[in-house]
Parts: sequence; structure tokens; C-alpha cells
Amino acid sequence: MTERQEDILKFINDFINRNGFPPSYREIGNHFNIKSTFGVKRHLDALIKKGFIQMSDKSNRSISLTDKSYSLFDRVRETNATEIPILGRVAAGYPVFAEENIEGTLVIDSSLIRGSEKLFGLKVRGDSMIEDGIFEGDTVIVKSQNKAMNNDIIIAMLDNDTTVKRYRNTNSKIELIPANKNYQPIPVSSKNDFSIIGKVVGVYRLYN
Amino acid sequence: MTERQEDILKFINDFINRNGFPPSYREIGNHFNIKSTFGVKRHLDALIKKGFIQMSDKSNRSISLTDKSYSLFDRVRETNATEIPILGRVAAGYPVFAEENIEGTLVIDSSLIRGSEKLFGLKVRGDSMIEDGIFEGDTVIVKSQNKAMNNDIIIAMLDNDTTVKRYRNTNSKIELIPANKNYQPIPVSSKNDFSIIGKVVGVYRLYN
DNA sequence: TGACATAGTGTACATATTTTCACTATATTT
DNA sequence: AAATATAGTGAAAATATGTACACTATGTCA
Repeated sequence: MTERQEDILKFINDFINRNGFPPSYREIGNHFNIKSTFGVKRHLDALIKKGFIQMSDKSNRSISLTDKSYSLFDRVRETNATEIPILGRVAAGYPVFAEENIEGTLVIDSSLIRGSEKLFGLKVRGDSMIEDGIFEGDTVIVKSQNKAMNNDIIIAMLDNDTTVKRYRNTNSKIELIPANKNYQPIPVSSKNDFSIIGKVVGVYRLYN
Repeated sequence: MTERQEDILKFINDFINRNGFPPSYREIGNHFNIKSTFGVKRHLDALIKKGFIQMSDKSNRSISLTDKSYSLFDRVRETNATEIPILGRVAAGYPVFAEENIEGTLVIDSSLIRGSEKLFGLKVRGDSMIEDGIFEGDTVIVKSQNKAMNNDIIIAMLDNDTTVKRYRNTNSKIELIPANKNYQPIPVSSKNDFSIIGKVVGVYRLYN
């Protein structure tokens, strides 16, 4: 299979997944800037000959993928989406991923997870980060880690309370910075019970 | 749904399962001994109206089942994740889902798609909606529709330019309201070329 | 170099498919 | 009895789709 043919096969697969029915020659041609339907036809004829697709005579839009090409894509598709848990609350001293905390799941693209990262979702309470576009009710996507860089948006546990803030560490003086001018930066001293739960890597919001 | 319509819906489902692509009007007619394609058409129109199937204009063999009918058949889709296209730009006069516009895909939970809704992603340009938590570079999830209710956040086409704004229609006077006090509401007059592309149903943001 | 496979254009044509219109028929409801 | 929803016919026009042919271009292989 040539690269061109593979691209076209992939496009057909995507098209069917997206629309529920296969593309016409012209739709394929438009996508690849092939101006003549005959140019498309020859690619499809090649794909048929090699056993990746099949078409029924005497009807239009009849391309369907064979098992041979499904096996080609299935591996990709399986690793394409990952479910991460949405946690209701994160309590101090308890493991973050404890089952009883899980309120639901969120589907994300697998490419967001690099290596062995642990991601989870968390519903945002309060309006302390609205100037960073994180609103009450939003779900933040959090990468589980216990360290942070300056200016990271983090999920922190401060005296038994979970909070979303920006992290700042200047001269070993740690502050949690809200993104809302009605709130003051929160200084963290050694008297506080403080730990970093994770770093916010994404935000997800749904309107009704 | 009448018994006849249910039989036809069932046949379409079977046909797709068997062939991988939907049947034509004549193929449906042959199976049920309906001699005129118009007779078939009216059944399909009824099924569309009742939300069991969807068809795209301007193309043949484009019947696909909605979630509503999937739940009827007790048939679960392979995963509960759905890929929606991320569109680079939406040009006036062109179909929104034209393949050449697709820049990538976004994985969302299938439950977000109700019935025959068409969703797509769109990258946000500009800062006119920051007070609503929609920032430059965010991807908005858009439900394709050409009408809107007051206060909906919409994707609109105004004089060949795509824009995200809140929709307001008071006494037939249409305005597009930014969520940024540095910008003024945009009045829409009959002199403008104006159309609604869709309604924003979600926001997705990734931090590096 | 010549033979060959891949890739694309443009036109014309044949066929498949959907849409539209006018008309009939049968139940059910008001 | 009249109105309404469902179901169907037959023919036509409009559109979408696939096929065929002659031609060009480019890279690879022997």
C-alpha cells in the first residue's frame, strides 16, 4: 500500500465514523485536491485489489472497509480515547484515586497522556480563578504530581481544604495566587498543612 | 412511530449492519414492495421528523441512525467516545462540514451528542469572550444549528467573518454581545450578511 | 535508456438516486 | 359527513455518482 493509498483509506475510515456512511468519489477528491474522479477511482481500485476495501457494483457510495483494514485501524482507535475518573473531592491523607471518590468519568484523547502520567478530573468550586477562565462548575483536568513550577495552576491541599490556584515560590516563600482581584494571595507557612495534589493541564466546560 | 415506520427503521439498521452503508430509496422500496420512491420518501421524512434517523442534503445514501434509534435496538456503539471534527475555518456559503476544513479531531463522551445533533470543534481567535471564560486558543464545542435563543453563545457568520458572541434579539433588533468590556456590542442590520452557524455547548482548553 | 508503476487532469457519458407533483385509497378522528 | 393522518402509484425532472478514454508527469528499476 502506498502512502497515498493509506491516507485515503484512513480518510474513508474517518468519514464513515463521522457520518455513518461512506464518501463519494468527489468528496474524497475534494479532500485530497484530486480534481478528477478518475484519479480517485484508480486509488480505490488499488485498495480493492489489495483487499482493504470493498464496493458493490450497481450502487453508489458503497465503499466499506474489510476486516484487513479494520485490524489496521483498531489498534489505533483503541488507544485513541482514554477514560479518566472525575473525583468528587480530594480528602487529606487519603489516596487521590480511592474508588469512593469517583463521581464519573471523562473521555479524553489518549495523546494527552504522556508516559505513565495519572490524570483525573475535578469539579471546580468557587470563583477564585475566573480571570484565568476557570469558572465554578468547570471540570479541570489534573495531572497527579506533588511538585510544581512557578506559575503553574495547581490543585493544592491546604489545611484539609482542596483549592485551585496559581503556584508561586519566591525565596522559599510559597504563595497561592488567585486569578480574581477580589481575593488576596494566600501565604503558605510551615504552620500550614500543605501539599500539592497535581497540576491543571486542561479545562472542560459544558453549557446546558 | 407507526408499525410501518418501525419496520423500515429496522430494515435500515439491518442493512447498515450487513453492508456497512445505508440503503437507497429503491432498495427500501423493493424490500417492502413499495413501487414509488415517493412512498418511501414520506416514511423517511416521518422518521427524520421523529428523530430516529438523519440524512444529509446534497448527497445520496446518507441515512444514518440517531442515538434515539440505537437505544431502541438495544445496540450500544463500540465505545462511548465519539470523535468530532475540529474545523479550521468556516467560510460563508460553504457547508460547515466540508472535509477540506477539518484540521483535526476531538474526542468527547458520546453522551454529549443527543439525537441527531451535529457537533464540531472550533479554535477561538481573539479575546472578545474572556469574561465568559472563553480565551484565545480555546476550542469551543459547537452544535450546528441556524437559530438561537437570547443569550446563547453562538458562532455567527457576519460579512464573511466568523465570530463567537452572545446572541441578543430584542424587538427584532439583533446584536452580538462580546464578553469583554473593551469591546462594544455589534448591531446586525439587514445590510449585513449574517447567519448563525451554531451554538456553543462546551469549551475545551489545554495548557502546555 | 526504456519499461513500468504511481499519480493526476479534463471531458463526456451512463447510471443511480432523490425530489416534486398530481392523484388514489383507507382508516381514524371530530 | 368532513377533516386528517397514513400509505401508495406513476411519471418527470433535477442532481449525485460512477465509468471510460486520451493525455501528461514523475520517480524507480533493470
